[in-house]
Amino acid sequence: MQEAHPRVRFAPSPTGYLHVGGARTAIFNWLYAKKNNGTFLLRIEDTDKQRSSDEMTQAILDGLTWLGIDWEGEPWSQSAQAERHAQEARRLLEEGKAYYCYLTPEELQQMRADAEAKGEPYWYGRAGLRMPEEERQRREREGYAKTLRFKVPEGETTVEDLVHGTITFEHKEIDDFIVLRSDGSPVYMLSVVVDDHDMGMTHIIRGDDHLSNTPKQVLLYQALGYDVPAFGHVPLILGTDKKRLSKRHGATAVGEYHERGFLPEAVFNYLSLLGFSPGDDREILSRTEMIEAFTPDRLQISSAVFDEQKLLWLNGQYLRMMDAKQLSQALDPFLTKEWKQLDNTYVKDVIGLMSERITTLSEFCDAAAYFVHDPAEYDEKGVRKHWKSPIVDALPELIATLESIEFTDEALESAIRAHAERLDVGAGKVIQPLRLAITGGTASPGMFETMRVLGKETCLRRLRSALKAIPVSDS
RNA sequence: GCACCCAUCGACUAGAGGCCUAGGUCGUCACCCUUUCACGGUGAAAACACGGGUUCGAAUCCCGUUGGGUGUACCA
Repeated sequence: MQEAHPRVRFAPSPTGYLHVGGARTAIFNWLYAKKNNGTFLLRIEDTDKQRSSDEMTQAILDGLTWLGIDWEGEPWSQSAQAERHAQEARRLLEEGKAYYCYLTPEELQQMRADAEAKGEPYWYGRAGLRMPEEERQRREREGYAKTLRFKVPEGETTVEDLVHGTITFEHKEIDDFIVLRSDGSPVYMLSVVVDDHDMGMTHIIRGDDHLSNTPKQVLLYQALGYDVPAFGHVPLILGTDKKRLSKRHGATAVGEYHERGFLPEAVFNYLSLLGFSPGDDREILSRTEMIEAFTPDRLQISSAVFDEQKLLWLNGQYLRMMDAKQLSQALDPFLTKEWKQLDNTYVKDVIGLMSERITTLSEFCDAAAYFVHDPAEYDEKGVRKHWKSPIVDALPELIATLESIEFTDEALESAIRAHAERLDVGAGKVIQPLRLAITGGTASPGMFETMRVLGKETCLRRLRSALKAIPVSDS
């Protein structure tokens, strides 16, 4: 029954932007829901009021939307459920599954310090219950702050993890943990469990960092009389130094990739394949194909290094798969003011020439700068290599010819090739100086197309000023 | 420290005992295409962490070592 319509969620805490690791977790959950005809929900874990903010919540929502991940209904707010969580905690107390601990933070800290001094591991070990009854009562009378701790039962808990398989934890390794703080607020461990139950979650797919805490949560599910959902723990994303991916590794926020001109499809594709593989040799999969291919048992169990090189490549692939219209639409937000003022057809022509020469949208304006400005300077190495007599000496002659022809690819090509032939040199010998004069550099799209798009007037003007500006050297 | 997780080319991965002379992709290198740059094409170098078992046979199963990760909070 559960299998038919699974309910899954992504539960970020709004203490930062949408991290690529979080995005990937969201993607896996989303894929699982789509694949199995289930429901994907969002929950904002905003119980840490100090570090949470509405801006961050919005940024996370924006990031998900950008990636094309949609969720059902309004995002669930964890903090809004605090009273409900506390209620459930009190139920644990009534049922004898939790107890009040009157130890002060100072006393706890002392225990820690003592343990460390003796070189022993710190262990709370039900200290709150070991306190003599009269002392407990005295502290209660005197209004000592008290926390509610979960009484971890004896035994062991086995988790059937969707990606890791069977894992057993012995309860003697688990300390009695706090479920209600001394101010009465619920602690994360409790909140997740109650929320996931209330939201009807059937599968919890989340980061590996929650694996060790899973038995505590399972114990809570059982103590509260809830059905225990299925768990799947996906490995974390690492930086190039194999350490957990963080800001110092470069861009980690999804929004940064957006700004840097990556396409959402490419990022989605890349992230999906980081820790998952369809099992065949496909590297480029559409959303639909990804949904079709997705199954948690093909999820990787070891962590993966985030490799921007491959993302870059994928982005280039997606860029080249777009037609002119799609590309110019995607490019639009990345165009500078001067580009936006240009004639639409002209910009489209330029995009057509540049599309396979860029890998991110943000590169475009710089890479195509000479389509807007006459070169202000000329590539030094290019000058040394290509600006020589007798080719350059013969340029005025070529200019004269160009003046009389129509700027089509064909006409330009035959004029320039004929000119080269007259000089008895390969066409490249003529084309390189032309490129230098017209673009200022040594790399550009095909020269005939470039000149056609630039137009006769611009080309001739640039040729004439190059002739004046660059001194000719003998070969 | 203790507990848990993990370990195939530099990176992402395929591999569920013989199909492995370990496959694909990114990156790297070479060559081809070519007016340059890119794209594209062809090819090359490049890995089963180590040590023991189990088995006729192990990248695949078991144990240990080493290495990495996570958890162990009145953070989430």
